[in-house]
Amino acid sequence: MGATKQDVGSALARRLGAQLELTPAEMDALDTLEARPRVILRGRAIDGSGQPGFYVLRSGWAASGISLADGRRQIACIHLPGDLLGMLDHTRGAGVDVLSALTDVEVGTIDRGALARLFEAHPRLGALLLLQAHRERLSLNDRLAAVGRTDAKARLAGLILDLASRQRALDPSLGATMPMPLTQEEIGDALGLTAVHVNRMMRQLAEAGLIARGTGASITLCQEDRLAELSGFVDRANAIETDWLPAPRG
Amino acid sequence: MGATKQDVGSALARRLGAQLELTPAEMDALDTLEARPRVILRGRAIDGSGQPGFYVLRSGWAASGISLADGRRQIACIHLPGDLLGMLDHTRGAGVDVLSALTDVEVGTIDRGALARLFEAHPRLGALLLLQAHRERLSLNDRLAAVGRTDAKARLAGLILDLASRQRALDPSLGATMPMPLTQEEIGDALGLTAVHVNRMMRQLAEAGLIARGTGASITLCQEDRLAELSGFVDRANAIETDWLPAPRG
DNA sequence: CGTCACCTTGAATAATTTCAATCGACGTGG
DNA sequence: CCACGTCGATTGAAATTATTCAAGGTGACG
Repeated sequence: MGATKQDVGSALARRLGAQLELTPAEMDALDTLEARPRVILRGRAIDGSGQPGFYVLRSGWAASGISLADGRRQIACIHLPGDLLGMLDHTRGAGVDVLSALTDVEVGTIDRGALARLFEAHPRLGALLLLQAHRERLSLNDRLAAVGRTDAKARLAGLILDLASRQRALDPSLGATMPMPLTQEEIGDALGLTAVHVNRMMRQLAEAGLIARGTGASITLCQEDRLAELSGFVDRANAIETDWLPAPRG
Repeated sequence: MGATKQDVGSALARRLGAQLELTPAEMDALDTLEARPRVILRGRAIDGSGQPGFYVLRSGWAASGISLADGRRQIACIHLPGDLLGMLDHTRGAGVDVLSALTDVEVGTIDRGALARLFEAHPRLGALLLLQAHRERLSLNDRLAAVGRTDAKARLAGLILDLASRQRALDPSLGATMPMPLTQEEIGDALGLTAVHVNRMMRQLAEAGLIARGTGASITLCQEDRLAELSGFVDRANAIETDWLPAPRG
């Protein structure tokens, strides 16, 4: 699960461009935003600098979340390429949000100040970043509802469907089998479960024929409809309300 | 617990102004943003129109969250005056986020388009809204960590401290006793617990002398330090990173 | 004075964690 | 090459935690 080849262009531009037709000037602005790509090995922290920073995930998977006093942690969000990272540390000082690499990852850095210039020069992109932020909030809402109100099996099924949907959005050629690089402990950290219990639920899903576990870090969704029914999963990958945005520039 | 008198000026301007010195032009822009105040009675939905809308909570408490297929719900966020509501429906279409009035509330409406003009005319306010959004994301992270990784008593203690901290930020004169208009069922919906269990935990906290339950919809925090220790609560009401923001206009 | 919403309590049940082992794969140094 | 240590997956049994089910109880309000 190393960093894959995505070395050209801006991952952020690709992400935003998938939702909205960007003007050439907007694309240029996003391209120059993303600088100094850096590779971080699996399991390492992204940005241990102590200073808040903005990053764009260019390849690989990352997790953001909180570490508790007793050493346990809660993963709030599993990030795939194109996600903007590090924003939380800008709301309350560094260290609030713990970013770690779930696979080997490549991140681009966004200079302090460059983002401010983006807001000034391209109001529409600023508003789009706001939308993007609230979209992450929405997916946190979904996660919270799953953790607070559904049992372990449903949570696991929901996570699998969520990751499947998001990976397919990035790579439409994906079929029923897809990468699943998380350890069971990491899955537990995301779902508020122990690794032991994740293991049991995974076995149950496999025994029921809903999923099949590949040998490598992969998984196959055998009966998506039943997974969806089990988890109450609703795919959010549909229309976005963009008609309130400012007019583009350039 | 009716709507209190806060009929002058913009609740949003007050909120943002508490974090940052606003220029007169910025304050004007925020003032004109907030229009058509409307009162909604306790228990009612805010915005059942089916159309996404932006609202500013001017007085009272509101909840945002998700309703599950089986009729249960998960409250994701408890909103106090000054909060911006309705943004989530702009990411994925109406109905994604369920807003309801926890007390009688007064909300102001923000016109579609007015927000776009704000981004164009005042990039700094746009960026500040982005910060605000990520701050809500942070508090969702905290909530998720509580629901996923701590037991019922700790969750309850944490919620009490959170609401205390946020109410004090709005009204510095508040002491140990403060409004607590939520029913135990609503508290359960926020914490991922049943009302029955909330009741038991509340009794335990009261019997241990950590809190005292007032007769009205109020609560007294008797031993905040022990509540904090119990819940691992970290108060996020400190410095905000604003030095990356664009320069103000006006 | 009845009704409704909310709070309270107990007992039985179910879900999840904790504790304790074991196993396989994999890389490392001897 | 092989022993060794580590990490992750796996499984069982006991202990906890929270839910469910079932009854009251209380206060506000028409």
